[in-house]
Amino acid sequence: MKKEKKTYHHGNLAESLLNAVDELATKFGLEAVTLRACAKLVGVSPSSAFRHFSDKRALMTAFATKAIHQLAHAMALAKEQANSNKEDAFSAVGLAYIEFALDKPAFFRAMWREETIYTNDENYIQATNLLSAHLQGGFAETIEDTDPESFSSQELLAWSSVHGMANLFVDGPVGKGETKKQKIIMAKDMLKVLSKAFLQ
Amino acid sequence: MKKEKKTYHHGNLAESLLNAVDELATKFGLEAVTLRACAKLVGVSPSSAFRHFSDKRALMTAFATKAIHQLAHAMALAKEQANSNKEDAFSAVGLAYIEFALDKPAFFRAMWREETIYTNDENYIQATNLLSAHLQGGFAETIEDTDPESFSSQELLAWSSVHGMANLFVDGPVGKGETKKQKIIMAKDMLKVLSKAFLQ
DNA sequence: TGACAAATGTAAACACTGTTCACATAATAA
DNA sequence: TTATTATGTGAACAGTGTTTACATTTGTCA
Repeated sequence: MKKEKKTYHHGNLAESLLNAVDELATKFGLEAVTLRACAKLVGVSPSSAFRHFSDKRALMTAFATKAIHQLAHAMALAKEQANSNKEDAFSAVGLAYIEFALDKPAFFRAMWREETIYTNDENYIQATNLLSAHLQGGFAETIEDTDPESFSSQELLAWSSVHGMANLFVDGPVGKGETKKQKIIMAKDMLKVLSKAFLQ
Repeated sequence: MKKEKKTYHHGNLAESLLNAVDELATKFGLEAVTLRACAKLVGVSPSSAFRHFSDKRALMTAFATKAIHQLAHAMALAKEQANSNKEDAFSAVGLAYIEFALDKPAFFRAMWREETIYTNDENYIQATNLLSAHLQGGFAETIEDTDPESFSSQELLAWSSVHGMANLFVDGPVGKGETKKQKIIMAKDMLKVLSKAFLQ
């Protein structure tokens, strides 16, 4: 889709660098993502990255922001699908959250690294706000939401449990030997129990 | 100035290095923990570390293992205290989990870094097993535990929610502007809702 | 005791890393 | 056109983990 003539100016280096982060992270893990490796992958000198990102941290922040948007999108899709199938939207959204972590562990890790990204970056904060809005959107049918601005105890429990299981799968000792299918079943079972807390 | 009795051999360098990791992590964050800085803090050459740890990763694994034991200890203490006060052991253990993350965020982060530690290290695995045993111990009075080996859906929900909230506090957007006291209240409220799911 | 092997610490190198800076080149505005 | 701005480069710098040959201490056994 894009022309690949090697000009002195790359054209859209910022986005290409983000794609390089994507590729390296999925292939070799977050820890293997290095500024120089990204530059090499794009076919550009290492120092050129600094024309578009003030820092490596800024680059990782942009990547994290992108990842959050992807997750939010996956959740929105899951909710839509559940609604049209007249299924439980809450469980569908929660499951999408966990499934994203299973499918793209490096992306999921990148999103939540206070020490590696600028968590007070404007775009990043905006993305997390969008994400929590999607979460509340998924909960809306199940949980009575009085205040759309802050999280209720129920909503906090829902987010925590889903976020927690995702983390336990990705970076914890839970479900270590098991297949993805089995982990999905574990998630579904947990969500089922969770629903009980909301029904009364 | 007087001569410090610097012996050529340090004595217990391995443990001293772990203490250095501790100090640097709490003072400047996990990302600031560097092998050379640890060596300098102990007053020893960088290469000496490799006589006791094969890797930086091995050092961080030992640190993570130590941190997990600390967390397990805090949970055991909380349970004991709750029992002698005839209070809810489950909530106490869960709260201890979250409070540990709030008090020692760098330690909590270090425990769950698949890419930075050797998660199949024997001692590390043993520590996580101990931790999950303590979790189940805390749940025992509240949750009907049929199989002590594997986790039931209820137990998984309990661990996930507590682990999730801890992570959302430490590395996520939740409770960002709030004090520790407020966060503890949020945790207690969540645990209260959670109990409902178990009382049926 | 003395000799010698095993542990443990060191200095110097190595290939990496992020980052800066003076400079080169291209795109745009005048 | 020319001047200005944006973007990419190459060479350097300090800092990183790690290895290597060597130095020092400790422990063992004659």
